[in-house]
Amino acid sequence: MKTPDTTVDRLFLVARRRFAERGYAATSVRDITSRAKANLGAITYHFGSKEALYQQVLVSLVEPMANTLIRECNQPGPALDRIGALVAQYYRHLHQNPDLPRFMLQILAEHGPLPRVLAELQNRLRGALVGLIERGQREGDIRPGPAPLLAVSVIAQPIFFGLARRVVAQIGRMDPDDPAVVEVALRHASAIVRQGLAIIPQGGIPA
Amino acid sequence: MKTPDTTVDRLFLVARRRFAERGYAATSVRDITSRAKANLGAITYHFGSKEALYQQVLVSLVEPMANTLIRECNQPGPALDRIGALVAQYYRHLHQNPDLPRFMLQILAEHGPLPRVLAELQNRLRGALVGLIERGQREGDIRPGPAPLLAVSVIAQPIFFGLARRVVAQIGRMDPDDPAVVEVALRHASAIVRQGLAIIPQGGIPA
DNA sequence: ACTTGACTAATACGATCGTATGATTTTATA
DNA sequence: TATAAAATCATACGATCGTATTAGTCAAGT
Repeated sequence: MKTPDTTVDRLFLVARRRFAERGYAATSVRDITSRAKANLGAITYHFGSKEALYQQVLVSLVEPMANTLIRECNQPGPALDRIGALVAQYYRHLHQNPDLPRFMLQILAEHGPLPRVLAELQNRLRGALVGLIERGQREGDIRPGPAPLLAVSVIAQPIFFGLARRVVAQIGRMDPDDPAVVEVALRHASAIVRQGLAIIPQGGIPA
Repeated sequence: MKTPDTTVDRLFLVARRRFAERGYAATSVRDITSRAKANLGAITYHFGSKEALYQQVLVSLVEPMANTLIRECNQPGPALDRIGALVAQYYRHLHQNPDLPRFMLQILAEHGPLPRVLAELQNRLRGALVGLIERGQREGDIRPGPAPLLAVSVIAQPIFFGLARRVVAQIGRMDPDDPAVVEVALRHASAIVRQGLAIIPQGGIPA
């Protein structure tokens, strides 16, 4: 195995953390290089520019996530089960990559068009999810309604829980890193989504 | 009625839009003052500093929203109905204040403690919502589970739809400002939350 | 041993940042 | 209309920004 602590590695890791914590504009090259114990010019040298480093960090976070989820969407099985698994998977992924939720929020909060790479990933992911939901609707698993809207509802849950770690920690004297706590929250999110999307047998729930 | 176009008003409005679009750090005093057709020193003169202007914008957006929702939480009636109404109200509020969702995302994405004012509002709102959910659980309206987690699930929906306007516009050749479209999305979000939180009569939905 | 290429280091540069300053203009009050 | 207060203005200042420049270090390749 290569030495895992080259200057490039340190820059990349520190940049990911700082961009996540403070955003692109509020994170200076000097902040990153000094924390990474590298020279001021190191980012320009190794990555070309601050902007290029940011893009690289961004893609390195978003791409594997999107690919994982798209793969999950395309597996066989009842649509509702797949969506439950998808939410759980998404949740786990966000939890294993604590910087990712903040990046996703930053992306969502952005004004103007997404960077090309991200837009393409987003389209593929949305297409896969919408396709899955529509299949569920055809097969009678999932309640009727505009599939894109349902897709937004699905995605909203794990993103928010990945984010709400601070909130969860505040609330319930629970450690948001405790795997047991993670599992509880995960099961909860998955169950809420499943139930929200399902077709309820009787008309027990008025509109 | 006072003239609605003083320098202070223009600064405030432009600042709100630009902070929402680009964030605090990426929005310069010069950007705001020039767009507001005011002098460079106008922000310092009228608000004290850029930071003070930002805080003022933030509070002016978040406070009325929180108060509206807290009032909604404390009204009588079946808890599930109240939550459905709450989501609808929240959605409408976000839609009437298009800058608000981005601010909320920026707040959520922030690292470190919230500003005092916001933390207090958040606590009050969460308390009201959790209380409402717990009441619903006692009264048999709402499924069991940790109320704070359910509260996060509830809040996630309207925030995401307020945000996903861009996504919705991309997807379905719908105009996200068309009141009819708004109403459809709103009803959808409200219904999803209601169904997700409800107690399902039979065990039709496996965990 | 010498050269070459990859990397690190120190510093400088121009641009832009938020704010301060003092003059000038506008507005309001007497 | 005279005068005080409020607001606007042009400009300057020091700090910090991202990047360029140039020199120095070090390990392979020959």
